[in-house]
Amino acid sequence: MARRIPDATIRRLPAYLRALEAVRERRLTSFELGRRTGFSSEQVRKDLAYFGAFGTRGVGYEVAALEEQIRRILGLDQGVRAAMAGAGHLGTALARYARAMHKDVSIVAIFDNDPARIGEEVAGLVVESVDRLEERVRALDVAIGIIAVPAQAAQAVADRFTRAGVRGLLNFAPVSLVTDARVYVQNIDLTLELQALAYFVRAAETARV
Amino acid sequence: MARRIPDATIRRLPAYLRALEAVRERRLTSFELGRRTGFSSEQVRKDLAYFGAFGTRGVGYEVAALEEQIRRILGLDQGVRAAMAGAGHLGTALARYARAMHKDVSIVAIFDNDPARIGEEVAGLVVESVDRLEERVRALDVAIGIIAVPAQAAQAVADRFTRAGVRGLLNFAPVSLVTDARVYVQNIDLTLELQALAYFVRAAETARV
DNA sequence: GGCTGTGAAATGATTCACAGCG
DNA sequence: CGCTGTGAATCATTTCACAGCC
Repeated sequence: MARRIPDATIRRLPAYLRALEAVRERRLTSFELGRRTGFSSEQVRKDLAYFGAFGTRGVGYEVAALEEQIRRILGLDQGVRAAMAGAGHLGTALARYARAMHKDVSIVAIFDNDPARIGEEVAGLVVESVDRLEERVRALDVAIGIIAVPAQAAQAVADRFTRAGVRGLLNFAPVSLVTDARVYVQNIDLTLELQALAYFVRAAETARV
Repeated sequence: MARRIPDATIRRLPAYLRALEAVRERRLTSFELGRRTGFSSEQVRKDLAYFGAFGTRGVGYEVAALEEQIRRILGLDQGVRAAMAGAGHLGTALARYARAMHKDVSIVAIFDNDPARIGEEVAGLVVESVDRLEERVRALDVAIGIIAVPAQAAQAVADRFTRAGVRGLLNFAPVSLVTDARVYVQNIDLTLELQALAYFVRAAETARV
């Protein structure tokens, strides 16, 4: 243990966390956690062992302690703040959903450039003008920017977020953003996923024959 | 070449495709394609070499030929058909967006269970009752189901899609679906992404100090 | 000369297999 | 006995380095 935690492990931790939240029992085994998340039990054990999580041999893991541990590793116990750019269908859906789901990462502001939308309420937040993005992001100490604006506006919004000092961007716009290396960018792109899926679907079909 | 194409390569192909569509020149180098997609030039060359794409040494790749080649590999030249479950904000945003972006994968139907939405038009499609999902999916020969319904409804919708014979599912609901092994499932989960991002953002911060 | 194609090396992630402990 | 923790083995992916061709 005490080694550097692999990225692949980090990406699985949120899934473990969600599965744990749904568990009613006080303890569970790596096998059970694997079943609920779709990973193998060895994978689960190895992941948890990275941060010295101590299960009990012959018994399993304490659900509550494990949850807290994962929250701490991910930094969710610190209260991470995010802001949404775009109050159209996508931004609205994402904002509502994120606010309903959990308070670990909280959306604290939402911006749009359409005067008709500014001032409206979305998911308990008042839509603000994108012109005030930098100012508000700084004031609210936002760490993560979520981009849910049309493709042609995405780069400009990314620049604003970057200038305002966010450390990470979650980009739903179908463009590859150019950013400062210090900003961690995660892209989520429906089109690219659909196209890759098209391949795997066909590959499965031909392999089966 | 002629080896099995790695999954990691397949996942990069759609990004190459999009970058190529934006290129005005007749040819481009692996270096340039890498710059536009964020991958290294060796990576690009290795990926393209898997399917025997022949660039010209000293010159580069023919844009049009490469595009066609990638489309064929991904199976996009066959016309892949998808259906959307959920006509709320998320389903509406995704449907509009996918229909606007490209005809390689086409969304041919959209379903909802809310009587108020059934019959309305979204992205040029009439919203149909989810009760008719199986029937319509079969009739339209849909290969991929997209799930944009609330978490509690997602599994039931996945079951319907599976029964109707889709080969792949793109799931935006925050649950891990249980499915037949023959159905390829790709999850896109805002919450999990945000939580992983929270870690990387903090990790970058502490590493920098 | 410049850029592709590709073996070989390095790195990273997963799976195996089993020792160790409650 | 059952289940965790972990080295060792395997497998996958990326990076290096350079020969080969236009």
